[in-house]
Amino acid sequence: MPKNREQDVCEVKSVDKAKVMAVKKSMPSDRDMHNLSEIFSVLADPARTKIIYALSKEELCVCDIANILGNSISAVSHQLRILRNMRLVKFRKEAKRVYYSLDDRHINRLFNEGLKHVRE
Amino acid sequence: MPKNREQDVCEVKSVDKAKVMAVKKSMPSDRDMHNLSEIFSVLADPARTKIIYALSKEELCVCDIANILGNSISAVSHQLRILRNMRLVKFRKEAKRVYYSLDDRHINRLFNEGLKHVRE
DNA sequence: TGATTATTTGAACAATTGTTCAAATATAAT
DNA sequence: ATTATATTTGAACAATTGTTCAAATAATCA
Repeated sequence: MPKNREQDVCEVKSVDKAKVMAVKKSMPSDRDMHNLSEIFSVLADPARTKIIYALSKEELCVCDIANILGNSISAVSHQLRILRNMRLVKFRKEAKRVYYSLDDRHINRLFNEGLKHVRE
Repeated sequence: MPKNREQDVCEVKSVDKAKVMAVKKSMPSDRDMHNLSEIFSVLADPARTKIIYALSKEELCVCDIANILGNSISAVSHQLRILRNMRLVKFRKEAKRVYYSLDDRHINRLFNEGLKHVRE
């Protein structure tokens, strides 16, 4: 997203080297951190959190999801593509319709943990 | 972020009204959903997840946080402002330095739940 | 076959994001 | 007072996001 001209990034002097070393050492890998924020990104949009909530309750076709959210079908379909790419949802076709459902064990726990946070 | 010209949004016909009604009824409020995705947004950036992880281990000054992340001090300070505004971190001044620490019980559980997800 | 319905897709666009750079504060040391 | 150090702040900017619109598929029906 930014420019990252890789300049004066970290000629930054450490104040407490021991602490810094310890934290650096225990820090999860960049790869893990990247994946972690990626999964949180999915939940960082109200339309997507609503879709995930809805699908945690019922298997639904695109049309009914759009109806529940109050969004256009196209917008919902775009969001579903993101969820599909992240393998959070699966789908099956029935006649003209496509039915989506959750395809991830953990995502619901994440959702509920977040809701707890919101509600204090 | 978008335009939302509020057009043909939901002349969308419902296929299974019973399901749609049931899900709509149990759906958390728009306010809750907004707050929920807002808290997930905070974790949707690797720099911020790293800061949160670091502060879960140690109280740290801005300089040392920058050192741990390998980011500029300015970038870190901007991110800390976001975390401050969300009341996820608190700080105290000591001489010229400002020490930050976590100020939220739940955020760590959210982080760990997410990490579990990432690591399958 | 052609018409209808459900969904997907891609381009366009405004809004938002996260970083950099430079300048402003704040605090301590000389 | 002046200097040095630590942090914050605001403007600028490129990248990304999420929606709309129009057109493309897919599947069923007359």
